[in-house]
Amino acid sequence: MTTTTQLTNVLKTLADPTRRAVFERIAREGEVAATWLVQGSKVSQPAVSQHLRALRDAGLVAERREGRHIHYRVAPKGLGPLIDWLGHYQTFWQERFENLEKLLKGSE
Amino acid sequence: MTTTTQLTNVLKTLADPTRRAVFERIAREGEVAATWLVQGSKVSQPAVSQHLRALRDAGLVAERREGRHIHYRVAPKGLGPLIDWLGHYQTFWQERFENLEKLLKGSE
DNA sequence: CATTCATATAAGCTGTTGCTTATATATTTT
DNA sequence: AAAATATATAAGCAACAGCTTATATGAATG
Repeated sequence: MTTTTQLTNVLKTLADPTRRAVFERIAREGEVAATWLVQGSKVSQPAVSQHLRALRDAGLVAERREGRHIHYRVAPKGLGPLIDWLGHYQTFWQERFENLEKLLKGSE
Repeated sequence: MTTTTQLTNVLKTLADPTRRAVFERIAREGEVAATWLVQGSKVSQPAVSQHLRALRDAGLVAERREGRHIHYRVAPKGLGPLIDWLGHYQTFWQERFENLEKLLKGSE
């Protein structure tokens, strides 16, 4: 089950554009070292580090240490609270949902 | 098309638990007058008013004036930016998505 | 083991957010 | 039009969020 607090956390965490951009890069690139995320970010290394902590605390990313690098990847369950919550509003976005469904079915 | 700003707005707006509770009540009850939302809220009338403004600005609710009451209802397109964005992460929540799909198909 | 590289933490500053009380604006009722 | 009801706005405040610079930790390398 998903708690209100978890949902709030996920929403707050994704609401910041800089942090969301970090998340999106991780999602796109599969597994990324923090250094690489700092490169190509507008903000400083500590800022990125803080965002990564927030993403991890929200359950949105997981980390794997390899030597002195830490690789981040998206945590599959992280978006769960958001998905679940949206489930309650099916009726309101049914049309868009159907588009999404097509996408998922791989009908190009 | 959905802009980053719109998505940020929707996320920020829903991230506050009090405001999200207001949104959820509107969703559940269909069409609600602001007064009614104030009744049964922990916060003051101005606070509710401010939350309603935020929800409207984010495109999440629409209003209809009737006499001196203003009735709020969920705006169908409001969650669009969020749905669209999640579409990019299909692969990460495919399992949950399938549950959702069942729900939508009305298979109880 | 001293240095370099990768990441995290600390401290402080600034802007934003959500709330309050007080007051203003609309609309209806008497 | 005066009073009552419904909502919005203004102003101020306390808490928080995100950034910075400076420094600490942790791991690899010479």
